[in-house]
Amino acid sequence: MSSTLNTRTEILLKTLIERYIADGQPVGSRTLARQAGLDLSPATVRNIMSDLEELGLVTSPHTSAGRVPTDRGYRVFVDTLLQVRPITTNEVRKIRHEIEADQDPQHLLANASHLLSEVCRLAGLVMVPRREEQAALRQLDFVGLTGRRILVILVTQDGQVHNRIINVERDYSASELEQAANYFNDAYAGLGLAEVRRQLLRDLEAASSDLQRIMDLATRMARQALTEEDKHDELMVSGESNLMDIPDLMDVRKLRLLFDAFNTKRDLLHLLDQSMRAGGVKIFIGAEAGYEALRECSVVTAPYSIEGTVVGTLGVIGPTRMAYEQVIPIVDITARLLSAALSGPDRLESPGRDSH
Amino acid sequence: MSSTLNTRTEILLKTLIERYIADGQPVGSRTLARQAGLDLSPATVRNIMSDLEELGLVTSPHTSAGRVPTDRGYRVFVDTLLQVRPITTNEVRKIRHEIEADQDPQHLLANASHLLSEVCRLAGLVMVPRREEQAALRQLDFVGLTGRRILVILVTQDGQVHNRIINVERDYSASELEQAANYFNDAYAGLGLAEVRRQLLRDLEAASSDLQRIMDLATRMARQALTEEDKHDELMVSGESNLMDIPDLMDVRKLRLLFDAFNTKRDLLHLLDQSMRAGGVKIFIGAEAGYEALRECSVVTAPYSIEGTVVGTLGVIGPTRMAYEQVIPIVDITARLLSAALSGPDRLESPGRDSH
DNA sequence: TTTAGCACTCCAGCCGGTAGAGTGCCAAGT
DNA sequence: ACTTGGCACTCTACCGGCTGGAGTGCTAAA
Repeated sequence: MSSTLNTRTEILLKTLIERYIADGQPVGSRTLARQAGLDLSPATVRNIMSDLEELGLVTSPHTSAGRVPTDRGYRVFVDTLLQVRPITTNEVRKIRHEIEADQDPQHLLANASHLLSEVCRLAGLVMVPRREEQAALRQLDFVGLTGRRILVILVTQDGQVHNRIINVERDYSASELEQAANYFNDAYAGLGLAEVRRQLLRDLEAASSDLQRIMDLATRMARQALTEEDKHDELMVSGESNLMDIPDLMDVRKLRLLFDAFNTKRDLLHLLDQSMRAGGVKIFIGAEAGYEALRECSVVTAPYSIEGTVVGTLGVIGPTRMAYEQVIPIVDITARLLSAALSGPDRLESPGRDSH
Repeated sequence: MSSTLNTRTEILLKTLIERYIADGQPVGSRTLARQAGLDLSPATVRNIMSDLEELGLVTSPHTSAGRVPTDRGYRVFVDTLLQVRPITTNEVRKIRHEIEADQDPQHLLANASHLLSEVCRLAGLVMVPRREEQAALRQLDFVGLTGRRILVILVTQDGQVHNRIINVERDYSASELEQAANYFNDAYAGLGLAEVRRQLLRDLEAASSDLQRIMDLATRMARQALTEEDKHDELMVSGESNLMDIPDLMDVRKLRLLFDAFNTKRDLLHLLDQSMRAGGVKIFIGAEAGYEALRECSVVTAPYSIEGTVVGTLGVIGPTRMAYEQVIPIVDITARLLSAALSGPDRLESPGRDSH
């Protein structure tokens, strides 16, 4: 249906959307005729607009206003018409400066999110890799607290720290806890968390008698710590308040919907999850994805990776009417630099081969 | 100057504010005369309103509207006229259910904040105790990462976990790290962080020769981890989007100011800090505190404590026109229950029989 | 196929009029 | 000395009508 448009029609659609992105007003035939540089009369432009409207790429807010791009119009625009602005080395330097390689991964992600929101003047998103499955266990520690509570500290290979408090039925001495941790680390360090969990179940039964007690302790503790889901904090959002400066979203009800989406996180996570599979920058426009709260909004995302394997995605969310040609390269480069930083300070550009 | 008001005047001021809080409309003399139950004619009420206006306790949006309380009016109201609604045991149960004693402290605080925002339908605030000074060190751990980075895990007596990645000049083996941690824990566990930092400086010079190497390592690592400020995350805010449903704040610019305040956190922290000193519930009304962003807002706070010593404050922020008689007891009880939960599962507090 | 012309539509802003709510003041009543 | 009814006045919010501007759709001519 929307096979290939006439080049002239394409140019008109492109300039219409550029113009609309620039000042947010419906674009009339006269303005468009002048702007496009095609030496056409307004009347001709009107005819073409009529065609575009039939195709569902533009629409008119009311009988006598100019045209405005529809979601599908934006889709064609970003897919085939848009030419991204090359990023200046200056900007790259700024981003790189903010995302230093030698930081706590948690801070690194937070910084990336904040950076995105600042540079794009929109809300920044970072989906944090859920520690499940992929990450390998590096070390486990047990720390006794008061009142039969034990703090379990779990460090994964990439330097992320998770901790959880569990309850036990009796008091344990510090040396017992240390032995348990030692046993556990000897047995399981280096394995993936999923693997650890699987083996735990097996070993719980086939325990050799002398280690029984300690091993039992360790495994039961670790199992408690591992099984409870840690979906918490999977999504970071920064610079939400930037969205309040945007005329398109001035309506409090729209804002409310958006902010609720930030808080519940579910829909956004689902969206970001989709973008993990495909490599490179991905763009979700308006109601395309089917989320009510994201009507009139677009999400630009890119996956990032550790040591070559994709572990999460980042991006920005803003009004459908955003400066894609600037936002897209920024999201792209941020994802690349973040991947580099997460993969260790040495391997800044060259893809490294890992062992572990 | 505003020494003691006539009782009749007090009643009128009280009902005026109650009425205004209830429906947000300026209150006229006729309505007030009927509502107050004093058997006065509107004309008399008008005279008294005139007096109150002179005292700066009420004001009129324009010549022919009813009266509206000023910040000073609210101040008198909450200080001397307000009678708080007693909390039902049902509510207490709900709050207690949400704030279970045996949880990770971090979750506990987050839950409290979320709870406050839900119950009051406003934004919930929790100031997290900065780990500085007060908390005692329980355990320190070093975990080697790739690329000469070391993860320092620091557990304080109350079960909070802090971690930071530091860079070192050479690679360390796992056993070296373990020795260093052991040495460190033997020497310093149980001391307050401030104390630890002080002793570190001394010990760094007077090192005995055989332990020199290891101790040197441990102290240098710990010092790096301890000195960098961890002001991060001192304030948690929940349910911000509740504020978008409030008619008083429907204006996007006001919202923008507020949300910026949430993000920068500085002013709010300063405010909450003030409330740490005084015991019990404290109320900041509108521009009283001098923060531009908080105009038309009130903050209701209460300090919470661990084992009897105050470590932080929590509360809610909302429009000046809020249901104080409900919010105040909720903030109060939440602070108490949180304190109980933080102080360990055993001492669930004997019912406070104090009335203020 | 493009263009000029024309009638038409719709929005945004402005004006004037009106109803409603509430005040301030004054003079009379208790 | 208070309290009250009465009265004139003021301000807002709302409605309807009017107007100018912008832009379209259609038609007929180039």
